[in-house]
Amino acid sequence: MPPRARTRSFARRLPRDQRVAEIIQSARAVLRERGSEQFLTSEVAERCGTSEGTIYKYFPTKRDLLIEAAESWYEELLAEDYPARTSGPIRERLYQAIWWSLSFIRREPALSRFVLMELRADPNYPTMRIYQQNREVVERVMSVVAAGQQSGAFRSDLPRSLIRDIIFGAIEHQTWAYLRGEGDFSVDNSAAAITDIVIRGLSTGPSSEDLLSDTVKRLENIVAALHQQLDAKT
Amino acid sequence: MPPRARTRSFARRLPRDQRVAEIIQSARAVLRERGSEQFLTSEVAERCGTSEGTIYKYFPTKRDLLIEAAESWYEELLAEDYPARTSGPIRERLYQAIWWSLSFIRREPALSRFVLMELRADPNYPTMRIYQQNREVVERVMSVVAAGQQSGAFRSDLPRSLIRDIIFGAIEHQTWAYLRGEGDFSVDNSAAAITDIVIRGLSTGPSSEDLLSDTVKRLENIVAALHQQLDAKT
Amino acid sequence: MPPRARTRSFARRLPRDQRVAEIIQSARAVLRERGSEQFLTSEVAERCGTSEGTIYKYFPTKRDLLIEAAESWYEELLAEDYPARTSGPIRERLYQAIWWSLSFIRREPALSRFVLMELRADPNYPTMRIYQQNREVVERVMSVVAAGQQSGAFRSDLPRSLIRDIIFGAIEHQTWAYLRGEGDFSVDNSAAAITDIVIRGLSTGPSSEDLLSDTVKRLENIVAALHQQLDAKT
Amino acid sequence: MPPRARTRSFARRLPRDQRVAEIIQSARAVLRERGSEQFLTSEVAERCGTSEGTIYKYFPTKRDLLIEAAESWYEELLAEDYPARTSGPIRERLYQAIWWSLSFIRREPALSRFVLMELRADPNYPTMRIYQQNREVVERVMSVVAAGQQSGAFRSDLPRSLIRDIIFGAIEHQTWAYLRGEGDFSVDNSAAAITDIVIRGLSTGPSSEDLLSDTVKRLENIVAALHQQLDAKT
DNA sequence: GATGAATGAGAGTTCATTCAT
DNA sequence: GATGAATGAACTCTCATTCAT
Repeated sequence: MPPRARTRSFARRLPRDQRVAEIIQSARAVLRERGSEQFLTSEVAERCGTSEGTIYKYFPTKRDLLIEAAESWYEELLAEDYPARTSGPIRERLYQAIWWSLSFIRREPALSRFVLMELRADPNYPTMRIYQQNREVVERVMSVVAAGQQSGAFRSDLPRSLIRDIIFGAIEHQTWAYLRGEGDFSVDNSAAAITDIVIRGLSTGPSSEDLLSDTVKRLENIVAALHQQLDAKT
Repeated sequence: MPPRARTRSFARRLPRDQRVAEIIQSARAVLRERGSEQFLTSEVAERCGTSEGTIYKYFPTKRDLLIEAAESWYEELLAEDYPARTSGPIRERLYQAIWWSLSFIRREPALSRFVLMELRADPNYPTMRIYQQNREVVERVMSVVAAGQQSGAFRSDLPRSLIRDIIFGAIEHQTWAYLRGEGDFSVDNSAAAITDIVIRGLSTGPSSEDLLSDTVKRLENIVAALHQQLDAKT
Repeated sequence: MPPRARTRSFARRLPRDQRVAEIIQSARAVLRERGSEQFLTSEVAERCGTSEGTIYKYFPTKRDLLIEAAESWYEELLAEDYPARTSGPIRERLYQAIWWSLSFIRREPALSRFVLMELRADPNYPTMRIYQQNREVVERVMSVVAAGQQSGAFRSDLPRSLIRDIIFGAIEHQTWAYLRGEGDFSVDNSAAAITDIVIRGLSTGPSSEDLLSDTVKRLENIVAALHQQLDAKT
Repeated sequence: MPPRARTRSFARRLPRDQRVAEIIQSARAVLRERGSEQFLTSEVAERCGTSEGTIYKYFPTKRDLLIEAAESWYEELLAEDYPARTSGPIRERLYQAIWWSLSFIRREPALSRFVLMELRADPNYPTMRIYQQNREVVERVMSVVAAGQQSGAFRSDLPRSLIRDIIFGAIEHQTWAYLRGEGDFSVDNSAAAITDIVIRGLSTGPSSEDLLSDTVKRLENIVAALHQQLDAKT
């Protein structure tokens, strides 16, 4: 195992921002492929053709690099077009929001997992930029729920956090299973199914099991009676 | 052949099984408090007043210890009384099953997390004892769902795996949030809410949303007729 | 990995000699199969159904056990019938001795290697019983050489140690190669070839290249002259 | 991420190649003095005033270091002047080659032993650089043997491998004995003796033994004839 | 006589981080 | 600005040996 020869002796001098960007890109790639567990600073350095020293010039800590990589990723995704309707049928709007969240997480599951399972546990998570970014992702779904509740279409007797946990629990659970190789899944179908269950679960009015049609019968009877009365009148 | 005439402290001699049990207990404690990431064999040894050598006498690998700790925990919990009804109102049964799963996970969330997030990703997870144990936990809930589907009370048009992901996604999400210190949660309330949403989401019959619009149509017709009659009167 | 159950709880009580013999047998087996490098006292204990403690009752040290195992093996082999002729053609006798040594080493190469490469390097090797035993093996060959030298059949101008190194060097070299899996070898052929080269190399008289036939020519000439003289006489 | 603000001693900074060279030198020294058995990376580090970490920076494994140490040594020795004649008396050429091999091995017997007894047993020995290097050493002797065989000076009825085993067996046996402290030996004398025996052993023409019996036959015939003449006389 | 639980020194290896150049 | 040599604490795992029972 002859010590590998130096590949480059003279470094490219890059403006700070560009270098930082390159490092972050590489870090993202490494995180994606290895997971945060196997994330090695040495591999990041190798990938972007720099030295570890340079990385530490810009990032005080491996963890900081990891965080910035996650943030930059969020930033990028959040900047993409998101066709958020604020009107239209609530089902449509909810589906759209859930679909977007699902595909968001699925696009970079390793990054997602790092944020959702590790960073979120960090005591100063709430002070991080990514905390706000993540809130925004959640908000895109929860604002629809809130709208539904305000319009009276959704019940208001359940704590928001629980609704959030159900929706995002389903989304993440599905993604982790996919990550583990337990078969692929269709974002479209999953989003549709989750939306469906949530809509039914949240809809106001008596549940179908309580026979909504009863209500209708009663109303019909009343109206029929009304009818007869009117008929009798003439 | 280094060890040659030294002074050694021979602490407590315990029968094998007892020692093994102590080690597993300590391992569980360490896992609970540090998580599998920061799980050190040295700490386990210290806690139960042995040497690391002793631990390695009984467990070929740190990971094996971790796995056995998890398995013994599952075993213990699964052995507890579980009042599984196979009859009675489906809502009641589902609530009970979900409640049990929630409290199961919540009792030792770090262990849970190790099993659900790390072990589950292991290629030979399916060959582990804990795989079967975990299946049993899931089965307690899913058998109720299956019963509901068979009785016609629950819809059968959704893939089981999705239903499972929604239920356990909600359960776990809630637990991780609690783990992160995002406030406590009431197992009773959570279980009730999850049950409620799932029941509504799964119930057969037209969704209440669809029913409502139907109803509205019919009422409109009736009212329209009424209208005409009244018009005719004048 | 459930800690394996105890197989036996109550030990067989054996007379000292029998126990020692059993241990030595097991040690020999382990040495043969694993080599001295991978020789584990635990494996020895397991093989003869005792505990390591018992082994240490009889052998102060792992190395002592190893040595006794080797000695017992030598003893056994040396006790076997060895048809050592002290008369007869020297070539025959040498072949026989070399053949015996070769098959001796080849029968248990791992043990051999331990003795020849490790023990022999030990400072107190000369005080060990096996030293004498090994001398005996070497002697069986070297006594033939000595006899050859005394009878004048072999040259005496080479140091004995060198002759020994040549003969046993060839024997061992061949055996190690075989051990490494570099093909098998025929003890018969090897012994024959080594014998042949050594005989030629050691034979007295002018070497064939130095024209032995010269001598014959001279004798022939002399006899011819004698002949003529006799003829002339008649 | 443990290392955080500590005082560290930064000894000497050396260019990679130089550091590698130093490590290899130290490794060679340790191997020479302790043998591969007692070869400790910690001792290597200490000797060249570095940390073990540095060693592992350049050598992925202790074994790799060992191998490279051996290779560098071989390389060094092979690079030295070797006055290989391709003509001249075969005895001279053989002596020279054997002498060179003997002194080669004797200069660093522990390294030799590592290569010849351990590395050679490694399954991927044939893919190592040192395999080729060692072949070259053997070739220097065996090419002379081959030349002798082609010229008809040496017999061709013995397998090459056997001849090789005899020559190198003798060489190595002698060296190990020396290693064990069984007295020194003169490379010159040993080479001469080995050469002598091998030359005699390999020379073509009837062996002196066979020649002798021939001669005896012829003399017997002559004497018989003489006898008859004498008888006739009387 | 026998057991087997217990030990502990230390081996090899990893990697985030530092800082002289 | 960039490098990459250097570090060392930490970690997992091994196994000959001891000795209470």
